[in-house]
Amino acid sequence: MNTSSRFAVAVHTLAYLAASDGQSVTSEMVAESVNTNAVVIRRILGSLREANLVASQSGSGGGWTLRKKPEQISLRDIYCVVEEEPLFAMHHRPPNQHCDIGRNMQRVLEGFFTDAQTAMEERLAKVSLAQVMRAVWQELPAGARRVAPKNFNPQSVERVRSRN
Amino acid sequence: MNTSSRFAVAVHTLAYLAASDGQSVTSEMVAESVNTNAVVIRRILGSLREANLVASQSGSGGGWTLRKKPEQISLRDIYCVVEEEPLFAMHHRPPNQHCDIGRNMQRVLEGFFTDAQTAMEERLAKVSLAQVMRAVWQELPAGARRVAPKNFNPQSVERVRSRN
DNA sequence: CCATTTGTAACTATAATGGTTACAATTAGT
DNA sequence: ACTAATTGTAACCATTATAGTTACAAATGG
Repeated sequence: MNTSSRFAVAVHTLAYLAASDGQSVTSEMVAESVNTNAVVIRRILGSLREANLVASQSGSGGGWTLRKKPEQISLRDIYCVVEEEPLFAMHHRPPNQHCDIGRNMQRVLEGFFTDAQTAMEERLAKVSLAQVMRAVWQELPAGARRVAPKNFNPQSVERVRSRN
Repeated sequence: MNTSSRFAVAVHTLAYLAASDGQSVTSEMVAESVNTNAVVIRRILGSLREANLVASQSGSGGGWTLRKKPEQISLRDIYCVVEEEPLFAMHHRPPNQHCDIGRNMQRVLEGFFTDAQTAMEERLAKVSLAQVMRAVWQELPAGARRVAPKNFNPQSVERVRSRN
């Protein structure tokens, strides 16, 4: 259905920022983790900044930081930033207004579609970025497992792996 | 987000069949109500037939009919026929497997994404095509039906009207 | 035999997406 | 003041999904 990966990339990006625990990270560093171009990351971070979820600092030594604690950012917050269109699209052309079905269908569908999207968003609202982080750490092999690390250093990835 | 209108068109199409109450209708008739090309309708009806929701009859006098009662078809059934891809797409390229975040992100996201999609589908499952029909008739002034056959779903329609 | 209709392939136009390059503006360090 | 690093953003391209369109074979009923 949907081919946009922006939601996945946005969560990934914010997880990276959360793992850096206050230290600013560059779009280049995030892009390396996501495996894409830094401009793609900057575009998404730009949207997240408009929503006050992150802050940016231009110039040398600049980068990006979270503006809220991971507990205070829900997947719904993230979703709403990067996916603005409704989940279900209506007919591309307006249906035949001279037909009883055609004339009323979109109004009727809109209600049911909104209900379904709301149910989805309410499920997303129950998951915080902090929960995502816990799940990520839980996926790490026992030797490298860390719960809520104080100083996640992206450059220490190789060090972590060599501990296995 | 999603630009596919297949779900809306599929519901519209089945509503048209339901309104015809057993009399077969042609893809051309549905296309006129939806305001699109008959081939688009045939493609969607073809998928719905694979799911045993409709039956087709080739040749002169042929057309399409419902194979289940509107009470027995849910919006979720319809959705699952025409939208096979998961609601939320993952990264287009695999993330960096040498990064703790990148290595685990997709596995973690998959769980949360599935939960959200399930919540959406469970909401759709609570709505039947019969409910859609009632909502459509409700949008009409009493006695102004143009497409509805003489004997469509008498009980539910009258019940809805008498509630007003 | 003919008109109607499904079934399906092939092609096109449009739009969304993400990847890429380029470059101005900003900032810190020296 | 100069340089390097970084954001911010515009412009362009390639890929993909969608649905609209044409065309035509196969099936069917009268």
